[in-house]
Amino acid sequence: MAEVDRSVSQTVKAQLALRDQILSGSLRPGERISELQAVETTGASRTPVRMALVRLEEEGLLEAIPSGGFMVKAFSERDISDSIELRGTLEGLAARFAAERGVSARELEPLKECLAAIDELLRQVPISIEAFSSYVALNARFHALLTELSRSPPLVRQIDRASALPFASPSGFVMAQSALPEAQQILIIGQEHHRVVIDAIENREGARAEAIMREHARLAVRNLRLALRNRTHLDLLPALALIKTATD
Amino acid sequence: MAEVDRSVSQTVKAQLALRDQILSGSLRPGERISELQAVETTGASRTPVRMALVRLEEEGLLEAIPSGGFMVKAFSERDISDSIELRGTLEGLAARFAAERGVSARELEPLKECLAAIDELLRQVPISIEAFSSYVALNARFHALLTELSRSPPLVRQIDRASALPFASPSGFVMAQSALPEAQQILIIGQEHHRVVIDAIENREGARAEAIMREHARLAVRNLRLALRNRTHLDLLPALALIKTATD
DNA sequence: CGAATCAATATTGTATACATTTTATCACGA
DNA sequence: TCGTGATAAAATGTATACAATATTGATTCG
Repeated sequence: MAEVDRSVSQTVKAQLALRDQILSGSLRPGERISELQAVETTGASRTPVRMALVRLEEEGLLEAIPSGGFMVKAFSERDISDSIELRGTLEGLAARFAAERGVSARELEPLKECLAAIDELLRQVPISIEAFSSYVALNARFHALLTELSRSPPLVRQIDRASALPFASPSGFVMAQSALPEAQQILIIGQEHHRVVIDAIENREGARAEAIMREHARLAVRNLRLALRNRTHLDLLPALALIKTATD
Repeated sequence: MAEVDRSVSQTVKAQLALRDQILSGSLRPGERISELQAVETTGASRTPVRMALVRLEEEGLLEAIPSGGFMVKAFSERDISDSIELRGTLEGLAARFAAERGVSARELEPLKECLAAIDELLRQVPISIEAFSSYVALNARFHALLTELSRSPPLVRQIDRASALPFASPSGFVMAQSALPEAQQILIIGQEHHRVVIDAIENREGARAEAIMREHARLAVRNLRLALRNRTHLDLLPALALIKTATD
């Protein structure tokens, strides 16, 4: 038998490999995933592969076929924009909880560091691909930290689950790569939202904190729509394969 | 080998059996679930049991132990009230989508039937246990139908996931069984909310539809708090075992 | 020529054996 | 007495064999 990597479990290995295949477009939406094939491509045996498939189904990337097995789920453009709005709604709740329940200055520090780091990146005009890549990571970190401030494990969990689709979606990447004039402007507006939400939480203004996160999500939706109207570089983005060609 | 029920898959059978054990309190929060033991109690073999465990973990009832295996998750009172508010927030979004996207009279019909049926039940003063049981079913149906009106599969999916905890929680049952004077009053207020949300959707008032569903959730939270202050009949409600005794 | 049926094949569902890791127990020594 | 270490038991992680089901293709009949 082939060498096995003992550092991570076979189940996790299979899950990561399969998710990669889905997000990279090796497996097309609607396509049935054969366990045997998955066993060959992931190197794990059938049991961990099956566990990975169940997890990916729960994650929302796969869909169970009634007669047995799984297929790659297909998403419409609206499915993705709804998911973004959904996530924004939950993040709004998290921001409100944070504001209402109170947050110490010490807890806000990492958020502010993120903010400053993003400011630094956005000073570049136009922003480079490398800088944009850093931006994506920092932005994700900011949102994760903000979510944690809610001190609500169930909410954190839900937001994590709700993030699968928005993150698999290509909105930000497309914007950057298509080098639209709007791209940088949208990032700057988003950063302003970040600044406001921190201010609202500091001043314990729950309603304002919530409202700005929902606005933030609506910005992301507009971002996605704009990106999809300018599909120049879309084939560079395999994640987009998730989007059904014939959308509603 | 023992007889096997071929009408449902072993995986589903195991999942249902285990969920029953958790919700009925046979398995206490924090307790490790032994696969071998689960195999004995469910009648399925280890493979389907493991799949069921993974599903229940994703469902939020179990927690993975780092060193391996799963344990029953414990929830604080605040975890549950947060989950109720979270669900209300998502239902608010669903109601807003429904209002904004438009709903035909034909689609609203089953909702109105639910409404009328609940009205009929609430005419009893005080409400009987049997009637209350019907109420619970009708109420769940109303919420499910309302969710569907959003025409957003990702949102419907998220709401389903967010419902696990609120439904496992004992709020309504405790209220009814403890026969508090407030119990019936709360049901009546809730019914009023149902009426308002339908009206708002019919008139395409998204903001109002959303607001009322969030208020509806806050009512449920007050209901839960009230119930937990009057723990007279709590031991009748095994689902409550989910709540940690030492809450924050 | 098309549709239906049956057989062959492939794939999933289930069970179990094996390997590895974790955990409990006990003995020994400080 | 308490802590530490080794050993044994138990539990999980993994792999694979077997059973049942679904799918495909070919053949035959209308």
